Amino acid sequence: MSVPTIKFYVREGLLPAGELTSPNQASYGEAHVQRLRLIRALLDVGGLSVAGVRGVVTAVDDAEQPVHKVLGAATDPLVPRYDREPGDGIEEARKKVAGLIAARGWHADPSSPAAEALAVAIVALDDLGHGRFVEVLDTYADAAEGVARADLDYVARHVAREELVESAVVGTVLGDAIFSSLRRLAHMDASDSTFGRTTRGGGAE
Amino acid sequence: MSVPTIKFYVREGLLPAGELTSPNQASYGEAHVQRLRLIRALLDVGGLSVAGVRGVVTAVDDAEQPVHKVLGAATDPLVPRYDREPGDGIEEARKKVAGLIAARGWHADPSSPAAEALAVAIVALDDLGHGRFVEVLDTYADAAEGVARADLDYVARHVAREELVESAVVGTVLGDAIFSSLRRLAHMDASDSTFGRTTRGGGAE
DNA sequence: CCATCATAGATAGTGGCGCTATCAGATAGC
DNA sequence: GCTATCTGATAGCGCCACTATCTATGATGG
Repeated sequence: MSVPTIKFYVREGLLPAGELTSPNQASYGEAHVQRLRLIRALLDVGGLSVAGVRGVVTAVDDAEQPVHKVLGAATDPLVPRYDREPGDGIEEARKKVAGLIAARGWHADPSSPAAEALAVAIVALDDLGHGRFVEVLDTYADAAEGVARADLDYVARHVAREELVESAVVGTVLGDAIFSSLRRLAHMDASDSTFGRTTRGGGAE
Repeated sequence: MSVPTIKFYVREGLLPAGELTSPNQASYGEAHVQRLRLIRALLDVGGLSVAGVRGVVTAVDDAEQPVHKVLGAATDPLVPRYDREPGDGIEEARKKVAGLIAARGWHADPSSPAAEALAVAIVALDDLGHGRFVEVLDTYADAAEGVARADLDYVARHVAREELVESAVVGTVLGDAIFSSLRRLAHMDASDSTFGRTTRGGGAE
């Protein structure tokens, strides 16, 4: 982690400046190192842009607001934004999403970035000739509920209040990466038994 | 979708050139349009790079190989690549991953990109002070198994053999996006009930 | 005490990537 | 014919995540 890069992060508002002990000497503490790790995780593993990370850390630092609100502010930038022209089926997909949320009894905003991202994915699926895929949405939702429950459980057991927002961010981003990897591994297993069986102990390379 | 962009994709090897009916006239068919939709989905929703998409479509087009192998070749580029210096705990994480695969009885390659990505995520978690998070890995794996089963099921029911590879790619990428969105929605619900129903009567912790 | 060196801060530049603008040449359609 | 439009090829643009360079200041050490 080079010095100019760190200064770049400071300039970009991702990292607080070190405390100046003299005009050309600044001291950095453990908090700075921790913040750096968070930045790297969001950039590398989470795939966020610098602007996205700025949004996240701004919310994290601003943690005097009601928790519920800050959690949203911190995690909203984590989901990618799509610009959709209206009229290509997105309206319909949005309705489907709203219906799913209602059917599940979730207290979740149907106009949140996450819901919108889901609608966009459904449209893309439809465009690609996989409209029937929505049939398995319920299975996905079941799995998502299970995972979300485990996440909250972990937070309740291991996370102190003042770390809550940061943990939520980390868990959201890294949890996605983890689940995605596990799903891929499970696919390899399923695909192995369905299509490939046993060409020398591999999986689907 | 502008003409120069399409030509760019042709140059980059993402899209086959149209059939020349005369030196300055080429005809494009439904297959081209379909391929274009695939490219857009991979770039926009999947967040792949152009190079990544090239890897995918090369494998898709090359679908004369054994299915099992092509599936791997097509879906491997979907998982992001990380460069890790050895010695920062990645070895240990790799062992954990291998152990998990074994414990689950998965036929999956512990040196596959997906397994490596999982190891990297575990290291990142550890660096960020959430080493205990591995405790919930099993819950994640359960959910991943359920989703993977549903995926294979969908494929068996709705996907013809010649579309198999493309469907696998689409399903892998869009499935990730979908699950991620659903997980976020489920988080919102859980967080709402845990940290305060802000929308009606400000709870506040 | 003075030469050297490191650091802070600021400004400008670099390389990669996903397009996009421009150009000549060829031909379709009127 | 004449123009509009298409082709492929080349070069350029805009964004983004850094990185190199510069000056001023003070730490370091023989």
